[in-house]
Amino acid sequence: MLIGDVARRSGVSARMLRHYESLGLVRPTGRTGAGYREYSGADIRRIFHIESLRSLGLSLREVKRALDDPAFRPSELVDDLIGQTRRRIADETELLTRLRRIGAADPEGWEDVLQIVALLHALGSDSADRRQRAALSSAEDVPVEALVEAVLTESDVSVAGALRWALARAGSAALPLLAPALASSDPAVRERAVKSVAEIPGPEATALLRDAHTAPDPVVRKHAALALAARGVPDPIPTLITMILTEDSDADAADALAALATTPALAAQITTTLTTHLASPATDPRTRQRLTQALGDIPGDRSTQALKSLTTDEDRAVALTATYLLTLRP
Amino acid sequence: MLIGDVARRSGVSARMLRHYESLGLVRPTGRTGAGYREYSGADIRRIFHIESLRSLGLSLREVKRALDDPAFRPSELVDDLIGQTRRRIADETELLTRLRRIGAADPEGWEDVLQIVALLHALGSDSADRRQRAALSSAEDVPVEALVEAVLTESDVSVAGALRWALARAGSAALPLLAPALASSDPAVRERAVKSVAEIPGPEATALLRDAHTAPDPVVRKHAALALAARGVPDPIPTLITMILTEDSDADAADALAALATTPALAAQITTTLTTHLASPATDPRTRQRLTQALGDIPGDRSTQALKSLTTDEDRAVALTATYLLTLRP
DNA sequence: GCTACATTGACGCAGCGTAAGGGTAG
DNA sequence: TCTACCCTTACGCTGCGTCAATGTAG
Repeated sequence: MLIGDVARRSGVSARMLRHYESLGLVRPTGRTGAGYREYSGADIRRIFHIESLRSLGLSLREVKRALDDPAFRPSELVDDLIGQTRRRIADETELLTRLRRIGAADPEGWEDVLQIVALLHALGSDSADRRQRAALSSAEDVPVEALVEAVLTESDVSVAGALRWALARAGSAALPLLAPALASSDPAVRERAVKSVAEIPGPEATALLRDAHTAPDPVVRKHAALALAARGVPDPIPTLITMILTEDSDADAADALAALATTPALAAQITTTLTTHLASPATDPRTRQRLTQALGDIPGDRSTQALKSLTTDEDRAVALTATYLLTLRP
Repeated sequence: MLIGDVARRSGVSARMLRHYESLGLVRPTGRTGAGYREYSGADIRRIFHIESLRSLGLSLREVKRALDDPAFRPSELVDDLIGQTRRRIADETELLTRLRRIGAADPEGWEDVLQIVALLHALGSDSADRRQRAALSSAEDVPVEALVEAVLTESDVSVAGALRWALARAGSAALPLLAPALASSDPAVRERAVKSVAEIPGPEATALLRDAHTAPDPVVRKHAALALAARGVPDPIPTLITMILTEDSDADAADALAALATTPALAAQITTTLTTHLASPATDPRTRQRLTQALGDIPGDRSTQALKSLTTDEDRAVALTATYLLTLRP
């Protein structure tokens, strides 16, 4: 069979058949008197073999090595190819998400594209400094998806703060992306998620925080409680008091309770709970100290009365603290 | 800034910076007395822009076009890039599954690999003929995953038959792969799946058919019922009778009932049900004909008696059929 | 004069397409 | 003679690395 026939049959161009020959991959069995290449059945089969291996991603050089060495073990090479292919897919997938984010930002001109690319790049940078600057300048140019991804993986506290600030400015659009992260299997991600939600203003964020406040993770509950209290939602009062009892961010919890206590009814409720715990014999001295401190932040006659009776407390430290706190009262 | 500094700062090699210049992409603002390239801040920014666009997958030529044309609309190009990337991912993913299948077959040498590749290729061919031959010769060389995929997408009836045959020879290994296809969103896939399971021997296949027999898709139930009956499982008797009532593959259903009725107890049960439907005034004449035909296939005195009483049926056609069927009885 | 840079020019890599300039079979 | 093949040789594409031969700044 002449080269043209072979090309048509095999789908390999005549050019490539000659190229294969120059590489020593297929040598046609014979030549006609005029010097035309003549391919035998075995040659054709060889060509199909080459094409098969090429279709698996082997280079011509690798094909040659593989076919020439009869003792070649294919399995490890196949494993290798699988690994390479996986890596390429991962790379391409990452490129795709970048492209989609750029597309989602609907850039006006190349300026926009370049800026977004630069910011996305900087957000993924190894340098905390660079990430920080990117976060601070990312406000409206970077799609929220990218910000969310960044904020959920950022371990540097100040960069994370900047990212949360940027995210907060983007508004409630980030909430649907943050919601699933609240239930992430990684506790650090859960915490980053709830801290991000906490900084986003608006009723949607508040609603999501209410959900978070019922989460199984105590860290998530804690942050949700603090944020809800800051928004004037009274639900997390028990959580906040527990935080004081367990000495877990008790100062923040006391502040949050104080913020809620600007509403007189809530102040009364909080005071009652605190005094109940103070009166309980199960409460240890240091905890009673913290409860007294918290009581000091609660306005109203009720808490003033409570402090007054604490001035004669058996525990000298508690009594002194109560006395001092009363001097700060109007 | 000289070229070496720029290279270190930007991560672009000096070689490439010169190459960019030769392509007209970046022209350093000036030259020193000795002819050294001097890059300005604007040049550096330009280089970063180039790298940004390149990171999105643009070729140098495309980068040049994009940056040179100030009226360039990026959005469609981004869409284009997204499309290209998706296609590459799809191609790579397909390659990956092929490689994994080859790896799963754990080939001894290149011969094995080549054969599997050839068969996989032929199974994906456009020519039904080629697919047919591949299916027939695929018996043990092709991994079941590939056969399952092929059988679930094959629309040519004879190729599909060959593939089911090949799959049946592979045994129950295909069942875990066929099971999810029974609940596919594509009704054609569901039917192909149940027909494939039907041809696989063994108790595992039977168990899966029992599941299929409770599926919401009536087509799936039908095929499962026929296959179960052929395996001597009596559960699908009601389904089979419904098939006769609704004229849905009623001949096959009658055959299946006849197969079950070799067990006397089942024969009695089937006869009772059939005669009940025959006696019902809600049953239309053509359906009574089919029921009578089905009754003829059921052995035993009970059905003989039923046929005898049908010989005096008000419906002449039914009476004649019953009379004729009785002549075939021993 | 040594060192660390810079310059231009060119080759090579992989995997082909394409074309030039010629011969050959029917 | 025309057409449809075949032959070899060679250039071009992309995105670089690398080497050579030479100059220069300190």
